[in-house]
Amino acid sequence: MPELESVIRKLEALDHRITPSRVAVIAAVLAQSGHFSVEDVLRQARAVGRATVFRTMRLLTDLEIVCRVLLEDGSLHYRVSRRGHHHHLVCVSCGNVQDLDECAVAGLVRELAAATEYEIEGHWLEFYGRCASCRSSLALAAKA
Amino acid sequence: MPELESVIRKLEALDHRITPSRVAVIAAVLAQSGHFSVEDVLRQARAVGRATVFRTMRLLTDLEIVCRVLLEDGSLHYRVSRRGHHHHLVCVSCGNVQDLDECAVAGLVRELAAATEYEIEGHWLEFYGRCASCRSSLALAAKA
DNA sequence: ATAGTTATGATACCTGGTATCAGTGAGACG
DNA sequence: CGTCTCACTGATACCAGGTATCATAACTAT
Repeated sequence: MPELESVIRKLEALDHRITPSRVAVIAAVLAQSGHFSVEDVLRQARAVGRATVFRTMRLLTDLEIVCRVLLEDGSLHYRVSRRGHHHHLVCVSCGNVQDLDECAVAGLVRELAAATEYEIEGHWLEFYGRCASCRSSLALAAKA
Repeated sequence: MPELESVIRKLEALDHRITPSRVAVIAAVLAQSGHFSVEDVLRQARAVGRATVFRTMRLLTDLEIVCRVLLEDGSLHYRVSRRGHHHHLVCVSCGNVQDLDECAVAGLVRELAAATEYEIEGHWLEFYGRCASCRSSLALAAKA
């Protein structure tokens, strides 16, 4: 989990100004556990203007400090990120997110490019399921 | 491309009422080429209430008459659908969509389930790239 | 200290989507 | 053909995510 300090140093290194608003938003983001919506950040950084929160979220996304998590219904959430390109496995019951380190479709992308004459630049891939603990509590509930 | 008539028969068969509003929305949807936003449908079916348009879009999605297309920025569009489960390859330049018939991650899903103890229920997969014709016009523009 | 640029935040707006709820009309049944 | 009922409608208000505008504030290099 990155520290506030290290994120700030990263911004400085890229010639972004360190302002109280930005620090507040970053602190709010780092305080989240799991994935969260912009609304969560807005609530936790009430003093900061709406537009600034969105601007900072975009900045953090561009710097790969957070990544976007696509939920099953198409809504976007965010998540503090530790890696470069990766995918997610989201538990639809408890919301827990498992990071999948390797990009599983790199080979596929090459095949597709050859088959379609597209130059493939990116992709979205997210998996949804039910984690082991949610499955067992479901089984218990069914028995009762 | 399904015809208005056949969509209506499909609704009837599933005990949904055929109303002028629904017919108007379905006609507007079938008139779209490529992928489109709900806004496009709202514009083309102005007489129909906003809520009804959304309700009908959900109905059509549930019946797999349209499918959702996830754009690179996370926004959802719709597209008249001819198949069951499939994925898309979207040209980021002209917006053209190529349907990918086979689900490329079915094998992956099995591997993942074994590795993570999740019961995997679904996934999102979309590819983005540049189609052959957009690539060649880009090359021409660069030369000029 | 100050200049120059970047960031802010209030506000208004856009898009997608849902909740509510009184009113209407499709279509089944007689 | 009438009528009953339930599914459907649409106005409205709301929520969430996100952008545009623009006058004002403030960071930081000099």
